[in-house]
Amino acid sequence: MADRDRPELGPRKSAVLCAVVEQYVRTGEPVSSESIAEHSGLGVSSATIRNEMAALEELNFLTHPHTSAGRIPTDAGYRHYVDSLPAGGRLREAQRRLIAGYFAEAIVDLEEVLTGSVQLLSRLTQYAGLAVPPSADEEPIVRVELIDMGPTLMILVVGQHGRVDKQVVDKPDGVGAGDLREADRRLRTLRGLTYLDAQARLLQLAAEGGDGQRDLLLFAAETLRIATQGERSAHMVVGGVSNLAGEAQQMRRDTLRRLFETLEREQEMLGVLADIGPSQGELSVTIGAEHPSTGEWEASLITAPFKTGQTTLGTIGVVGPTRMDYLSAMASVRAVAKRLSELATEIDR
Amino acid sequence: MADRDRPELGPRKSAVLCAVVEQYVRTGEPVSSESIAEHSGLGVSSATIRNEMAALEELNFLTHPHTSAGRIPTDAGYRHYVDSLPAGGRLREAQRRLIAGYFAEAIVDLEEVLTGSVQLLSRLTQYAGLAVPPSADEEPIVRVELIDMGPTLMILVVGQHGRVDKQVVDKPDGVGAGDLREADRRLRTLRGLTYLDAQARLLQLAAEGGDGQRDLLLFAAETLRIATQGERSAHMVVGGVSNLAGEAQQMRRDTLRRLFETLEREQEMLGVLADIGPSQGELSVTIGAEHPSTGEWEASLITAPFKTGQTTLGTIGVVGPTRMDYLSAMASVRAVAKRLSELATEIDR
DNA sequence: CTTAGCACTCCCACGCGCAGAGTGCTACGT
DNA sequence: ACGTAGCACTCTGCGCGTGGGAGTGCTAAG
Repeated sequence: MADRDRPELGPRKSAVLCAVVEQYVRTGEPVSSESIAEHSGLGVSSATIRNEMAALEELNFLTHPHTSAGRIPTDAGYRHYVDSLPAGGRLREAQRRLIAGYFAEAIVDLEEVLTGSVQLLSRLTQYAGLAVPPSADEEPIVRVELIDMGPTLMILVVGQHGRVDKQVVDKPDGVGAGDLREADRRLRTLRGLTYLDAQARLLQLAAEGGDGQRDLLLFAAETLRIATQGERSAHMVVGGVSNLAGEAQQMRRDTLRRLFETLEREQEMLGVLADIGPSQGELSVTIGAEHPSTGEWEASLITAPFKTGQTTLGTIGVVGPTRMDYLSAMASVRAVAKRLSELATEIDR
Repeated sequence: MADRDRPELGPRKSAVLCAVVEQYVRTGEPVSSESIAEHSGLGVSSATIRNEMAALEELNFLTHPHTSAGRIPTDAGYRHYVDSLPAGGRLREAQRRLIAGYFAEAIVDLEEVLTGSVQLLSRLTQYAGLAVPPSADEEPIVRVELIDMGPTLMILVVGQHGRVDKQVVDKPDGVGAGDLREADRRLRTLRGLTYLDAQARLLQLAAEGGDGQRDLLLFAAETLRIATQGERSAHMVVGGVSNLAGEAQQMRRDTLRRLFETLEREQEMLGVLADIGPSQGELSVTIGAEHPSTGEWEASLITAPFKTGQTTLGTIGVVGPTRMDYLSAMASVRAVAKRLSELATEIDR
């Protein structure tokens, strides 16, 4: 990892940096050498802290707004802080109970669980929660249904994990009830195939099939294609954005607007998450300018995958200002992702 | 209507008021008597305008922030302005083309149309768009499907207008494949009934049915109940909220937060829309303190129903700051609602 | 009823000085 | 070599007063 490349800070520098981050996150005000000297148990004077701070500034972990103000962390400062955090952050009892309470209810529909989890996360952290639902690619199909709605036709695909994709199309000319029944029969043979496999199979069937059949099967293939890639592949879940709008979060107005804009452009947001997702293991933290988008929002992203066993299903996490309570937010995301994984494994059986 | 109760303003007062509103909306700055005298074609001096303004202030249509500042409209001022607007606001050619372009694509899925329309509205107006999809109550059911997903069971309901409701439940003990087939057969008899009627019918069937049947039918009834009322009855569609976050809209930070909060609490938002919806006819405009919620946000709401023939399907509209370009926003909402109604009528055949 | 004129009020931008906070540096002690 | 006390320095933020300017309200004349 990148943090191993850097010259390792001495333990005291590190302690000072962490103290600055923590205090700044708590108060939102630049922090002075004196307050660190007092409140943070290193038995040294403010002058020493000042020296350390100057060094940390030289190393690009801190800045000042102006000469005679306290220090605030840079993105790199936050990064060091995050990397030096103990792996298992504590949750407060109230939070623990919130999570336990939420997952105690029997929930079976993945989509529903995700919206709930996102809300849970946004409540826990006071930032915005977000989730990327599983891709349909590898989900086995339980049923494909062709529904005659008069002038139009609905194609309905039900996946093993509870996803339902639908598409409404104009009924092709010259398609009779017989064609529908026949197509329906063939579509039933897709059961058990994954969305991807089913797509390939459909194209093959369509090539073989008669005229009336071909269009219908192609429509179904199209439905699967839309479900697996592009536009409506899977709706991202976002919640608690109002948390970010508040005064306290002190996000700048136009960065806030840009963040919201991106959140509304699902594809773009998915792209960002894809960029930062495949990091090492459990938890991925992206701070400010570490990614162009988060840099533009002056925000940070904490995400974690949720999985059944070894296979990753999706991603869940939070967005907040770079001045974020990383410790607690990371603990929350980690905890929710863990419970979510357990739940998913259980549903999957 | 309320505006008929008030002493009718003279035509010149009205003109002055409207000029003030228009200029304030455009510039965002308090407007002076002089600028009105100059730019608004009434051939009178600023002194006269001042007198009129004083009178308008007395009547509560205007205020000033302080003694020597220009005037800004009160909510009542905006109200008068809106009420005196010509019924058919003009759209700019570019807007007209945007709308035409959007509706030119053949779209058949109502849900999809609504998200598209909401985005369209938010682009047209630069405010946030929102839509309430049709209630399922009166929608005829096309199909009810019981899908065996192993340990769980999915109940799927498809409505005539393309809505799909699903619920996943744990499979009750002792339900065999035979029970499922039998229940499935009975559920097919619901075809053509509305969601509401089907619910009643199901309860009746459940009462008659055998043990294995009862649970399944009750689950289906529950799915219908959830679809028609309460929590997930129908997901409100919201789009373009980032438009409101921008500097230009000059919405206060904490009112913005409150607005977002309400938008996130779907039920509450639906309540607000229900309160203001049933106004007279085409377009409903709610300005600031005219409704407690809009008052709290210092925002205005412009909504219009969309319908097939006589029956109202749902509502579509925009939210923006009270300092809103009502003329153009109203024209946009009206136009989109109209096209939407045409489209819905056409889909409905 | 309109309007020119004018006094008045209030905001706002500016300059000023000052207290306070916080730093950087230097010199001293261990 | 490292920590620390002390001190000068710098910069912000605030209060204050001041002047310009914008815009009003009023009055008196047409």
